[in-house]
This record gives sequence, structure tokens and C-alpha cells, in this order.
Amino acid sequence: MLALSPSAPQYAKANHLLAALPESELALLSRHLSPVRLSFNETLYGQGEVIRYVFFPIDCILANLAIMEDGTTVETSMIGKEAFADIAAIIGSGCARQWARPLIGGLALKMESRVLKELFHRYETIQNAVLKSYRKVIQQISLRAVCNVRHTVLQRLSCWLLMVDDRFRSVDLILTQDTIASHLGARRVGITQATGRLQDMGAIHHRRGRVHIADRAVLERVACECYAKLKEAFNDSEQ
Amino acid sequence: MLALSPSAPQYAKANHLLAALPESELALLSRHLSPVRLSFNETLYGQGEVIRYVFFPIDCILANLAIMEDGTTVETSMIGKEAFADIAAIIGSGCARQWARPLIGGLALKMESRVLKELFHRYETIQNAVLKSYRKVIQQISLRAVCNVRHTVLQRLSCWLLMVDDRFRSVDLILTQDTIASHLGARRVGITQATGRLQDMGAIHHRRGRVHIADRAVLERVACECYAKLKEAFNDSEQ
DNA sequence: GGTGGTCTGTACGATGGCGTACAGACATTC
DNA sequence: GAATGTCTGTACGCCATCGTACAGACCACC
Repeated sequence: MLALSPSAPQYAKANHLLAALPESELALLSRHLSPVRLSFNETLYGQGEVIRYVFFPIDCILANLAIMEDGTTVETSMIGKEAFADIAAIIGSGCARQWARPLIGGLALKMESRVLKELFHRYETIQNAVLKSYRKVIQQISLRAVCNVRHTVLQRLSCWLLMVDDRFRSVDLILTQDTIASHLGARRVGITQATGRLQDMGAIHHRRGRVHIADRAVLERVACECYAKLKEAFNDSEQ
Repeated sequence: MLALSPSAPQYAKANHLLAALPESELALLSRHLSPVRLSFNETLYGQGEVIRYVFFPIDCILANLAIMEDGTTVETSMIGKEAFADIAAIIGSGCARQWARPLIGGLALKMESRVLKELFHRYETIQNAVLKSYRKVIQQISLRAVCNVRHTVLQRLSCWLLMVDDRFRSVDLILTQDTIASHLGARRVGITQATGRLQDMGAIHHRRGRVHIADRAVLERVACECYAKLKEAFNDSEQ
């Protein structure tokens, strides 16, 4: 985690939660926000750890992963600029219940949990913004619980790539098939086959450790009905 | 939905959220709570509807169901005496995002959403209790998202029956295989096979429309690792 | 006690995904 | 440019689940 020069306000508008706050409250928060660059290979929260800092993604994506007894993992949610990580910081003991790490490295604004907790209780606008963003995450988890049990790896992969693309537009996504598998809760070989098919359809190009989304329209056609709902959960500020 | 005599306080202690409140705050809430008997065949919230009332289960179980385009359903969470339905009432527009109905009929305490919303913002103890109980639900949804993608119908059924048993102890559960299937997101035939195996193992007895849990120990052995975590989410008041 | 509707058991082929194994391709380092 | 480690493609048998169909069992009601 690399600390950057303290120029939080210039980034803050890129995070939907922060951008939706009135200027006065945003100013309150900004004083405590500092930009950091998060990289793929670091743990934000370990299971059971006290959450000392919360993160507002600017162009990175954070993932919550459940760890199974056999050491494999499954992603329960990804959090990009539409929300923050993690609400657990301000409820109860403030301990993480899952493992959190960046899925895509990049910029985030960092803040001490106890400060956010205090502001959450003091300012209703901040409280509402936090709860709304939380609601988005709940909706995502719910939708993915359903998708997980009803749809194929190919469909889930398409959905997932679209979600990543919504949160981080770039030429290439730095993702190995192994990483994707550990997030989708599937085998690496299953991802090889699915990416192969998506490539044949012209939806993506991929090579060693990189995925390039070539045609969103194809992905959206392949993805299940869930994506439309997931997209809604990502966008909708009025829910 | 049958309204009963207004004697909320005598039931309130059976709901963990209400029971954890200080007497003064419980008294505040009680004034607005009225006991109702909910039956299986009613809709509490439809998708997109404004949530006018919230429900604190006493001995019923409420289920949140996602409806797929083909009309089939999948349960994302079940809510018993450990929490309430539904937090969505006090966030944003207050609209339900899923279908909610009783899975097991029984007693609940009912209250106008707008009253809870007001008290939520005014009393920090109430706010904390509500958020904590909702944290439990999120954890359940997350765990089930994982379970859905990694475990067999037999395992998931065992887990699910144990969860139902935790929330509603009774001689028989009034559940058809069709109902169970529509909650687990599986085929009815899959449930027939799984219940058959559980019966062979002596875990349950079932007959037309009824399931009797005969041996929890067997169920716990068959269930996946998820149940221990789900149980923790059900009990733990300190998370 | 007959009838209609619901619920359950069984069957069957199709298929998606699993677990595992292994070889080839690719990057990085020296 | 050789060596090493990582990543990807392919293969194979196995199993869980799917979709569908149908018959028998059970219940409630007339």
C-alpha cells in the first residue's frame, strides 16, 4: 500500500458515495481521507481482524472472498467506485468476517474506521450515503447468490467481466485464469474453457495474465439475466 | 394476516433484536408493535413495493426470494427471531428488492416502517441493534452465496433444515418438496432424492407435506462446513 | 365412497462441472 | 540463450444435477 500526496478532494468526486454528499459533509470527510495506491498482492482485511481503515475505491476494485476449509476461495462481492469497504467497520465489534483484497489494483481513498464511525453517527447525510451504498452491496451479494446456484460458469464469467468493466475501464485487465477461478468459485480449467468460448465469439481477447474486453455487446448477450439487475444495483442511487 | 390482541411486550423478548434493547428503548418500540399471525400463503412484500410495515418474527420464519425470468425462485435469506424484515424499509426509497413471504407461518410483531425509521435515526441503541441484526443477515446471504456454488443439494438441504430448526422448533415442519425446491433453487426431484437419502440415514422422517427432524446430529454430519458459520451468524450478538 | 387435485417416487438420457494429469507456451532472470 | 517458474490448453473418466415424463399415493371434498 503506497501513500500518495494528500490531495484527496481532487479524487473524491470519482467515488459515487463521496460524490453524492453535500459539499460541507464531503469537506468534513476529505480532511481525513488520504489517497493510496493498492496493489493486487496485498491483504486489506483478514478474516476476524479489526478493520482499522476503510477504503473508498477510485479506480481499483476490492473483493470480499470467503475462504473454505480446503483453502479455496469464492468471491461474495466486488466493490468499486460505487461503494466502499467495509461497512463492518462501523457495526458491532468492527471485525471483518471475510478476507478482502484488491482484485484490480489502483487508487483508493483511505480513512480511519473510527473517524467514519463517528461521522456516521453524527451526520444523517453521511449515514444515509453509507447505508445506501451498503444496500447496493447487499443487493449484489443477493443477486450473485442466486446466479451462483442457477447459471453456468460461462454465464457467470460473462456477468463478472462486465461488472469488472463497469468499475475499471482499461485496455487490459491483469487477471490470470487462476485468479478468475478463485473469485468465481470454479476450477481453473473451467475458466480456460469459458474464456476460450468467449474468445471464439469475439467477446474478449486474452493472453497470459491479461484479459481484454473486446465487445461488451456479446458479453451481455451471453450473460444471464442477472447482469441487468447487477448493473442496476451498481448505478441506482435512488434505491 | 391476522391481528391479535395488543400484547406485544409479552412476546417481544422472544425476538433477539428486541430482547437486546435496553428497557427504555424496548418500551418505546413496544408502543408501536402489534402481534400478528402470518401464514404461509401470503405475500409480505412484492418486488419493488414500498415496505409499509416491518416484522419482528417471534416463532415464524420469513424468507426473501428472488424471482427469475422463468418464474422460478431462489431463497437468498431466511429471517427468524434473530433479526427482522426488512432493513430496506429504512434505507433510501424504502422499496423491497425481492419477494418476501413466510416460509413457516407463525407469530410476528408488526410495526409501521416510518416509525422504525424515525426511531432508528433518533436513538443510537436502536440504530445499533438494527444494524447488528442486519449484519447477521448479510453474513447469511454471503455464506449461502458460497454454499450455493460449492456444495451439493444434499448438503445444502441439510444446512437449510438445520437453519429452519434453529428458528422454529416444532414436531413437524409443514413443507412440501416443491416448496423446499423453490427455496433452495433446485428441482423438486432433486429434493425427493435428497430427502430420501436423509430419511435412510435416519436424519428426518417425511410424509406428504411434512418434514420431521429426527436427528440433528446426522444432519450436522451431512451438512457442509457452512452450517457452523451460519449458526454462528445466527447466534453471535457480539459481531 | 368416488372424484379431482396435489404431492411424491422413479426413470432416463443429456450435460455441465469436477478432479486430475500432463505437455506446451510464455515470461523472467541470470 | 539457457534455465526456471508460471500460465494455459487439452484430455479423460466420473458424478451431480438438469429437464422431462409418468404413475402411484395421499388427501379433501362432495
